[in-house]
Amino acid sequence: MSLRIALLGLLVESGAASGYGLTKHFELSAGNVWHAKHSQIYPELRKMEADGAIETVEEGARGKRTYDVTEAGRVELRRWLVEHEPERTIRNEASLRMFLLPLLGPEESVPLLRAEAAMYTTRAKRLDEICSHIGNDVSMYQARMGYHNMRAMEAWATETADAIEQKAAGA
Amino acid sequence: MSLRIALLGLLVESGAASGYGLTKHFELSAGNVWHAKHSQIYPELRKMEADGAIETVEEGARGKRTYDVTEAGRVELRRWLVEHEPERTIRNEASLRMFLLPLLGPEESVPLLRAEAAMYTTRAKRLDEICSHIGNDVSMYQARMGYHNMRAMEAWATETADAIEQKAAGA
DNA sequence: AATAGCATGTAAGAAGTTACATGATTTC
DNA sequence: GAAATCATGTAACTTCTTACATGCTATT
Repeated sequence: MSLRIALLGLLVESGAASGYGLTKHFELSAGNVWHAKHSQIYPELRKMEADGAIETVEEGARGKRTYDVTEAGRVELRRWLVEHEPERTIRNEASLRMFLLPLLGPEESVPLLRAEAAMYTTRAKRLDEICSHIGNDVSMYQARMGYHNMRAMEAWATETADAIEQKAAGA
Repeated sequence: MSLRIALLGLLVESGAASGYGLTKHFELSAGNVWHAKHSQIYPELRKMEADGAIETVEEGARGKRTYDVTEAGRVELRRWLVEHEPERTIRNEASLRMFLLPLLGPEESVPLLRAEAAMYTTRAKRLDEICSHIGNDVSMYQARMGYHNMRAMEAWATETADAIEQKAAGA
């Protein structure tokens, strides 16, 4: 369901797009909340077209298909956003790793936490940079979400590395 | 792989535990980074025992089995934490919904964003409360990660609701 | 002429969900 | 004695990943 909703949302936001374009969109902005590869996206789009949530608006060279949301698709998306109680479950391998890192000794965990903090700083800066050049409101809000999340992990990794270091120095 | 690592990590952290106990542990602390249900956990534990990452240390009433990590399991976990480059992909249905919410009109999106912000405030406070009563360092760092993440989403939802409101007032 | 990017697809297998199934123990 | 919690398991299904497969177009 989530993949279907994500695709509907991206199509509403960007207007008509191909499976390839939607795959790219996932890699960039939407990647902070959902993830999908082309091998999952192409069949899903076919299925969505089959039950009327999207339609082919153009067929180009080399089998290229441009899809757009139908009225039924818009209704489905709106209903989901307004009425559906989302699952509060998360799967994030990078965060799982951070979560478990304090199980290692200070000599190993502190440098790894600092490295992660630096990575999150870089990502936050990149997103901030992107935000300042975005014309579109919705895209800006979306990039800001990523920004807040990066800053949160950066702050946590730094705070935790500091705490582990202090503890190790005191012991 | 991630489920296996999560289970190894939780066992190292808490000491020997049953499938039931690990399922509970997922619902509480680990739920901020990974998710698994008992129907996935029980077979996974059997598989991990079969290849020597964990072992049964006690068999109790009604088929209860208590597992603990083996030395091989510890080595596997450490290697993964130190050497494995984690996938930077996220799947979070609640965030996907937030991400798409600005596609709705201000009358619909603003109240929904405010409601989410309030929910994140509640969760952040609960985690903060939990932190102040935790004796164990590792558990505290873990709860703090959840805390930072909740505050980030709270800040984003508030900021976005404000921006949408201002924009609507100006137009 | 080679490389990178555009563009789509499928098959096999792994991971995860839903639903069914069972039964003891503790708390109200 | 009813309800909640402890405790484990499996089967069918859906979702997601990995790997293979193809071929055009633009750039260097």
